[in-house]
Amino acid sequence: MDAWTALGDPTRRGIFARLVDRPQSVTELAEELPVSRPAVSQHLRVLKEASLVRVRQVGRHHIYRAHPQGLAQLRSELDAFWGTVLDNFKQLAEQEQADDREH
Amino acid sequence: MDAWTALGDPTRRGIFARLVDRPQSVTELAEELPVSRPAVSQHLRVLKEASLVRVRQVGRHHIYRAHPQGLAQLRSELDAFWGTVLDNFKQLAEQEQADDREH
DNA sequence: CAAACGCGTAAGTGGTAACTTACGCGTTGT
DNA sequence: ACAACGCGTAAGTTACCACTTACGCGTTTG
Repeated sequence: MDAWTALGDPTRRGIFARLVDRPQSVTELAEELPVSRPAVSQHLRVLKEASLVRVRQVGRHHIYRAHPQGLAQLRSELDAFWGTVLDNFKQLAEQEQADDREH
Repeated sequence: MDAWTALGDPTRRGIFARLVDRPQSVTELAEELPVSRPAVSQHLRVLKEASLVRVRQVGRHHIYRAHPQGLAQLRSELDAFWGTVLDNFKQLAEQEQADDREH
C-alpha cells in the first residue's frame, strides 16, 4: 500500500500525526486512541510498508517514529500536481481578463 | 469528505491526475478508465465536495477541471508534517554522531 | 523460574464504499 | 417534434477493510 492510501484512513492519519509529534510505543498510542491495541498494530504495519514510520525495539517496547522517506514521495507527487494545477489556474484567470478587455 | 480521504482511493487519484493534465468531460474520463461512467460521476462528486475539482457546463457536456483550493489545504498539512519530521530526523542524526564521538 | 508485560498475528465479524444496472432529466441535432 | 446524446442519481450487490477477541512469542521483573 502506498503512502496516499495509507494516509487516506483517518485513524492512520491520527497515528502518524502523533508519531510526527514524538516517537511512541504501541500501547502508548492505543491508550489515547478510540481503538484497541491490535488495531493500532495493524495500522502501524501499513504505515511501515509505506515507509512512513520506522520501529526501534528497546527492551520489550517497540518505539515507532515518523520517517521522511514515504513522506518525501508523497510530497513530490503533490508538488507536481500543485505546480500544473496552479499554472493552469493562473492561465485561465489571465485568459478571462483578456476576454473581458475585448468585451 | 476531506481531500486526504478523497485522494486516498486509487481510482479517484487517477481521475484527478487526468484532470490536472487537462480538463475533461465525464464520458471522456470513463472511456479511458476501467470503470463505468456512473462510477466516474460518483468519484467526481466526492472530488468536488473536497474542493479538488470544479465543473463548467457547456452545452450537454460537463467539463471538470482540477482546482487549487482542496490541494492547498492538503499541501499545508503535508508541509507541516514534513517540517517537523525532517527536523526530528536531522536532530536524531546529529545525536547519533555525538554519541559516536564519545564512543 | 514463574509471573507479568509488550507486542504481533490469526481468525472472525460488521459496516461501508466502490461498483454495477436501470432510469429520468436537460440539451442538441435532424 | 422526435431521436440521440451527456449526465446525475437511485437501488442493489459485492468485496474489502477496519475492528474485535484470542492466542503465542520474546523480554523483563520479582
